[in-house]
Amino acid sequence: MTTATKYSSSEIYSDIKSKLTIGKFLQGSKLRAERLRLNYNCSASTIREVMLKLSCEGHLEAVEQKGFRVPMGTSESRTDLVRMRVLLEKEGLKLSLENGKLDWEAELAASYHKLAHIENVIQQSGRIVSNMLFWNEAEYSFHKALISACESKLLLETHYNIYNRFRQQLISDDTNYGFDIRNIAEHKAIFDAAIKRNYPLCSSILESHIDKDLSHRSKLQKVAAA
Amino acid sequence: MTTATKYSSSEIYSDIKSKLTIGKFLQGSKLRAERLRLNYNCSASTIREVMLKLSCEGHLEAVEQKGFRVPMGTSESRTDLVRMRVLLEKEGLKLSLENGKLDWEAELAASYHKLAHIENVIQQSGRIVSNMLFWNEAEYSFHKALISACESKLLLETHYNIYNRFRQQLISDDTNYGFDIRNIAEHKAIFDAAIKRNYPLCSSILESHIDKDLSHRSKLQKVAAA
DNA sequence: AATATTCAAAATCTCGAAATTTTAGTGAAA
DNA sequence: TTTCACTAAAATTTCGAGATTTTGAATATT
Repeated sequence: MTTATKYSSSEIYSDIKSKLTIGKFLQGSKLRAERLRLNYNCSASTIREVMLKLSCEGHLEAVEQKGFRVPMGTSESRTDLVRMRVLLEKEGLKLSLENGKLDWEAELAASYHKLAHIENVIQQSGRIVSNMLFWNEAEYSFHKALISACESKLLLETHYNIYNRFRQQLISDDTNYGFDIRNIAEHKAIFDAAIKRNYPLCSSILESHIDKDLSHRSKLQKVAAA
Repeated sequence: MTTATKYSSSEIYSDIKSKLTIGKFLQGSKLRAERLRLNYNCSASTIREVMLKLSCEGHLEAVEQKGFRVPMGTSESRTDLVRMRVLLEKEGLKLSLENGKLDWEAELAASYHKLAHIENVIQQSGRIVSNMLFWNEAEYSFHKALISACESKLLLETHYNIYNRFRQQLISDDTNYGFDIRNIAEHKAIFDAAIKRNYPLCSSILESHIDKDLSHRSKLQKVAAA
């Protein structure tokens, strides 16, 4: 028996967005408003409002009179997201290395510590799926911390959006949900270089770190095509 | 007597957005849904949908249960918009100079030609306000053309959003609606350098061109404060 | 005079149903 | 067998009203 729990507009938004970013909806699939309305026990307008917001942010594709779909990821769209993340994170890093004070270093250290801990747990236990949400949150926090002293609200907002779209497009069970054993060493190298304020080194590791999922993917595709 | 014309959702969206970007709504003022509903002869939901989209894009500020306002521009938010435009346009320009073929040059030449024509008309006639919409469109087309061969849909989409928010924040009657006599020479210099594929020169002029409104503004503020 | 409180008017948000459009399935014609 | 037209079902979008919350002015209190 299902209890008729009531969800608010923002709760529904967060829930669907999180399901999108961890790959619970298949790319290209349609999100039926009526189904969701019953699921969340709300009106059609509320669901519509949520879907419009998600499509405005690029998490869904809206076609007038034809509803909402999860965008079909292409090799081009993934490359695009990677390049955009690299552009924003490099710029944010450069500015943070210039402007960041002790508070910034402390925030970075804190987020690195959490991320390293979770990655260690995943490596030891092999339980990726059950730690997905924690890892997702921790990885974002770390990358955000790197750029958080850039003193640009706009850069941070744009990065938040692009980072989440990156996850949605690139992360799936094919890619082990974005978790890679090499991440552990890379995150440490990025953290160390950032603390040393070594921009050339830090940005170079950062770039190949973000790029990695892409090259991994195209390798997979070549294998599949062969 | 008023004829009860019917407007579609997307028409209303475009109309309000255009009014925002050319400064027809005062910064900090509230957009009353009921008033707009009567104006556009539609339902409350339709207006709400439009306002939600505009707030998602950063053209309006939404506070739950308290409606929608035109964001109050601050010196920080303007600096932020300028820096973001510079980042995106420099990157787009660099990529376009690398990738752009003859078609790109032709598109750039076409948009430059239109822009130069309109700016000439404005300079001759002094009629800025009546040419606002044309100039607005032409200036965007030119700046878009500069970066249009970057081969990044995401960069172009983000730039479109930031450019419009830049207009909304920086353009008002104080700043002569963004029109400056120096623009004519600057646009020509940017165009010439782009055709010569001279990135260092072109990006440097481009940066000071975008920055100009800001320094002009802070000069105005200093005068006002004195 | 300044601060609180009350209450009605106005505005926002949510709802469920009506209107419109798309989708899918059936059958007729080429 | 394929193509086209028609129709019924399903989905999306728009609507207007009702419920909830905010606002602001008038009154009361310190």
